[in-house]
Amino acid sequence: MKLSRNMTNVEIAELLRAVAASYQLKGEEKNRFRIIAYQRAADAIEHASSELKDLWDDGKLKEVPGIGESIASHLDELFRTGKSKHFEEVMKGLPKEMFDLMEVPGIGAKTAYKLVTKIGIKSLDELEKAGKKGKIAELEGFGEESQSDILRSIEETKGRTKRHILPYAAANAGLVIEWMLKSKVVKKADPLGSLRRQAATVGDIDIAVSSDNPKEALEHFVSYPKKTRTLEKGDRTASIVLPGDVQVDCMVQPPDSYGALLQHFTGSKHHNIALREYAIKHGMSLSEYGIKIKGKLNKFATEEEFYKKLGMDWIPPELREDAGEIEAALNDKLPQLIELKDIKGDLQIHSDFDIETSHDVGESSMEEIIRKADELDYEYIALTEHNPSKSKHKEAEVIDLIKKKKEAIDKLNYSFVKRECKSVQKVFNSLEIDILPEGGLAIPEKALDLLDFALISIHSTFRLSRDAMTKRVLTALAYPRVQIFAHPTARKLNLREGVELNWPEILTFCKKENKWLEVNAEPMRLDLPDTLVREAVKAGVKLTLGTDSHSKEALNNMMFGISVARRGWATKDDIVNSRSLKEFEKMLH
DNA sequence: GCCGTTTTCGGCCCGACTGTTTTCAGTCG
Repeated sequence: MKLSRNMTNVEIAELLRAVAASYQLKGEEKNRFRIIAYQRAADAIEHASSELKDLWDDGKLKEVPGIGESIASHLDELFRTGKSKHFEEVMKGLPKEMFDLMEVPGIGAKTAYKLVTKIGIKSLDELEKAGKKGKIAELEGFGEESQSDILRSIEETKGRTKRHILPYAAANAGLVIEWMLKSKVVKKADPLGSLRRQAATVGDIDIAVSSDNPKEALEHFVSYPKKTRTLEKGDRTASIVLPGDVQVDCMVQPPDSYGALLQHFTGSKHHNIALREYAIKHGMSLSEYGIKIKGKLNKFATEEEFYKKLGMDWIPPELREDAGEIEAALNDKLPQLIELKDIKGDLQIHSDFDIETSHDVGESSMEEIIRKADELDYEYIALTEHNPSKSKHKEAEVIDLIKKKKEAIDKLNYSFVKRECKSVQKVFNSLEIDILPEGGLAIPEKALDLLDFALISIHSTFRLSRDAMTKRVLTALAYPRVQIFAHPTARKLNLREGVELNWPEILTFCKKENKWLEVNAEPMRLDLPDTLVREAVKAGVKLTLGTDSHSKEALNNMMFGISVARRGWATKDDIVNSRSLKEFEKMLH
């Protein structure tokens, strides 16, 4: 691993894990908790909402939970000089190849160390070759089984698909749950883990099952017709793999302790750790079986009873990230989270109305979209096609095209909407306008007056320094008719990182100037990300939900935007388009 | 090494599964 001044969060997390592994190999008892501390810091850095380097710039390193005096000072040295005496010292003498091997599931620090030092493995390729020649099995403490496990893990690592987007995981989980409920011994089945917490991406799919006959329930589970193979099967849990390398884990408990099971495997890991630390201080010990008090196990059929026993309100799964939810639950201060039924309109939709844009156009007509919105009981929608292409048109042509669209919408509002809709009362004329690299807009300023309000977003020049990018966005946001900053980080899940922005500055500006940030519900975007939604909510900045639909069916994606908003602690009050048409229009002016 | 509703010292989550072991170590979630 090459240390440098410009290491990303992912790289730094990797570095700290390598340091933790090094401490682990030194095997000194006093290092036990130091190892955990480094691993916790690595986790926290990986999940941080800003780049660590930026936090360091602002002197905020120690605000990351898990980074204290010591790690902060080492990171400070790293960011100043590109080196770290301490980290390098700790890892000294250990073969750097071992850290590559640790990427293979099932290979931890000790196994990796043995493989490198005892048979001289230098890379994953060599490990694979050694395994195929049977060399791993000959090693003390290894055998045929562990050798073939390693080989299979390498194979899977190679073709590893990244984390699954939420709808994909939800659909797969739905099918497995349907299958489980066909068994007579299965009373209930629910999703667990990051899926139940509605995270933007899901790794493995976890399923909870309530049954008095765990053995038979698991037999039924591993006989799921679509599985490609069984990874493991014990008395209480089993794992299978589905086509596309989707791993599904199943956990079974009898109905009287199903609540504890749900709680335990919903996580997150950090939530559970914090919850157990709290429990210990109050003489209780938590596990997936229940709550032990003075050695006696109390069982819980529901999660509500489980949390009640701890003296707190039931915490919605979306909030379980150890981000203040436990304290809130203890003090009756949990937020009343936004729900899908609160939404009164969709604020980003692309129709097939042709205004000669250079970006992608929608598939459905304005009428089709309005009908769909009416089915969803919306009171209003905004049609937000991309701006006409700048390079192919003169300014006057752009204005003409936008005028044409305005006329079409006016006409729909006067006739179609009044005549055909039971709930939709208004279609807003809007656009999703590119922010040019220098902060200007891709349409002439005069054209803005034709719009009810405008969305702006970044579709090019994603790599700018944080300061330049922040200035770019603030310049564009300052136009009076510009109301919403759409998919603000421009990330694409599994494809593209978000842009770098000075968030405190953006939030301060939005709050002061009454600009809104979009929570884009398109499953590949989910942007703002949940952690930044939380920051926005804290700062009192208003948010909008939009599906970014390019077809009428995509209007159904609103539920995923709701998940993100809920994970960011957003209430009805924070979401502008939970307002009735009348109130919404008031907020526009 | 981190951190504060018992604390600035003295704690630090809990258990399943697997493989190679005859009682446990390593890894994972």
